Amino acid sequence: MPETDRVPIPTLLRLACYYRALVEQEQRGARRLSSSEIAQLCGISATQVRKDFSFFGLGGKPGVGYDPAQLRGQIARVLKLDRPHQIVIVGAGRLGQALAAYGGFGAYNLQVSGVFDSDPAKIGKRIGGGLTIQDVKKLTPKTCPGKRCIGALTVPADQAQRAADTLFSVGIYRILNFTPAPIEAPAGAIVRTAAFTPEFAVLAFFDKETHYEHD
Amino acid sequence: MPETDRVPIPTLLRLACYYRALVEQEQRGARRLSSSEIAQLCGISATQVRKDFSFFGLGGKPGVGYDPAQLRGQIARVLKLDRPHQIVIVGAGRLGQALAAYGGFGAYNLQVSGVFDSDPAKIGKRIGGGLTIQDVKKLTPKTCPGKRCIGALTVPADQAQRAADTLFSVGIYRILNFTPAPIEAPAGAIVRTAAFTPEFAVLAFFDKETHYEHD
DNA sequence: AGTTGTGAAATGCTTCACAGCT
DNA sequence: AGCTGTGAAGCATTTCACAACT
Ligand SMILES: NC(=O)c1ccc[n+]([C@@H]2O[C@H](COP(=O)([O-])OP(=O)(O)OC[C@H]3O[C@@H](n4cnc5c(N)ncnc54)[C@H](O)[C@@H]3O)[C@@H](O)[C@H]2O)c1
Ligand SMILES: NC(=O)c1ccc[n+]([C@@H]2O[C@H](COP(=O)([O-])OP(=O)(O)OC[C@H]3O[C@@H](n4cnc5c(N)ncnc54)[C@H](O)[C@@H]3O)[C@@H](O)[C@H]2O)c1
Repeated sequence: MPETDRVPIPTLLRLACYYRALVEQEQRGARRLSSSEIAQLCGISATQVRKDFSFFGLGGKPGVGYDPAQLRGQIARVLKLDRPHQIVIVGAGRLGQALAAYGGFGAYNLQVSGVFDSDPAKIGKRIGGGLTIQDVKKLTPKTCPGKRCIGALTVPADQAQRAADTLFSVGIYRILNFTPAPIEAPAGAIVRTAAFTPEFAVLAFFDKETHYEHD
Repeated sequence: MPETDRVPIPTLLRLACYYRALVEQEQRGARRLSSSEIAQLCGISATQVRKDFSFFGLGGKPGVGYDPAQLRGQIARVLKLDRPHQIVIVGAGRLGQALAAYGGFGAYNLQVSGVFDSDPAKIGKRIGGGLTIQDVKKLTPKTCPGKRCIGALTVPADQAQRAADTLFSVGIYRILNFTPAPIEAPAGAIVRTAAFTPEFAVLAFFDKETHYEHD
């Protein structure tokens, strides 16, 4: 197994995509899949697929292909999806609630286990997904005892660092940051960004009308 | 100006980040900013900031720094945020409605102009942000006449291609795909992916407990 | 003195080409 | 024959180092 911090992030992202495609194909009863079929299902080149597998020593049979169930299991072990992870959402606003109600996490062994907010008007309310919004002050080391928690930051940008610090202080060292604010993290913690407004800006850039009449 | 398809996407994403930081600093009355201050605000290295600017010929004053207002204007022109873009949401579910209600697009000259769904029970309902859900069948070339529309795909994965095709057929050639399904696009169209479940999977990978007891 | 702007080096990632297995 | 697995090449992006400017 390669050193965990020498692994290309793009490879991990694609592995998650293969995983999903394999779950789907397995359900459809597929028994064999070639790298180019997997590639097609994820919109990626077949070489790339094989390189990714090769990186972790995931094997198929030359001349034949891959066994979907087995490969899925191998990828799950690589991505640590063979064990459950809990998602703790901080910020029960529109985005936080959409996440909490999302039904697609189960297939990845991910489960939203708690939703926290600071607004007294929201605390105690039941939301989609069946959870009840809890006071962010009740976020303590006991929230995630011996479990594998991942924080989801869906607070306003100016609260992002504070909310992140709460998560760190409680032993949650993996955070997906949906706010546009950058997060300072202690050594050993890992914060990834999932801001999508910049993605819209990229699409704005590709506007075909190169000229625009200024006032 | 460099060829529009020779531009590094990471540069565009960072440009959007600088843009946001500049808007904020401008509001706080900042008159001068150095590349290292901008870097800090976005969690990026100062060299990277200057390289990005240099790519588009955006200039500051050596020994002094950058004028926030002027720089913001320049970045806006590069990203085409000097003109308004309309966001058309297809799929008025949890995520689509969260997007529709999001108040942060205005600063980028982006505006959600329509929300479409196929569910008769949803059509006609007023949602957060003030818009009314429309029948996806009413999505025609007139939806976006001479305007600059960007599609946001927030339908279930198995409807993604169909919904995308509808957008293409109506002249919307820029799409942000929030589903896990890959999209086949006609030449000239540009589809970007904003799936965040893979991001959670990346964080799962960085689980510190390397051993896990299997049953 | 302090900060920008940029070639050149280093690193990271993807694609190619093909040897090797079944 | 067909498909996998992987070094080597190629391309993209980041970082370095420093000259140039104010
Ligand atoms: N909604 C979107 O589509 C969208 C799009 C892009 C980015 N974002 C980003 O995602 C974040 C959340 O967006 P949203 O639209 O859900 O906002 P929102 O205002 O609907 O929700 C924010 C929630 O955080 C809670 N909160 C505030 N301070 C808190 C604290 N210190 N601790 C715990 N909870 C706190 C608020 O009570 C509120 O319920 C924002 O940073 C926004 O920039 C959202
Ligand atoms: N909610 C999340 O947090 C989340 C997280 C990760 C990925 N996603 C992805 O985002 C997408 C939307 O997720 P969601 O949670 O909002 O789902 P949702 O089920 O709440 O909403 C989907 C909406 O699309 C509508 N729809 C279905 N077919 C349509 C069609 N052909 N044309 C127009 N509208 C149609 C449905 O009526 C529904 O309102 C899914 O693909 C999901 O995988 C969502």
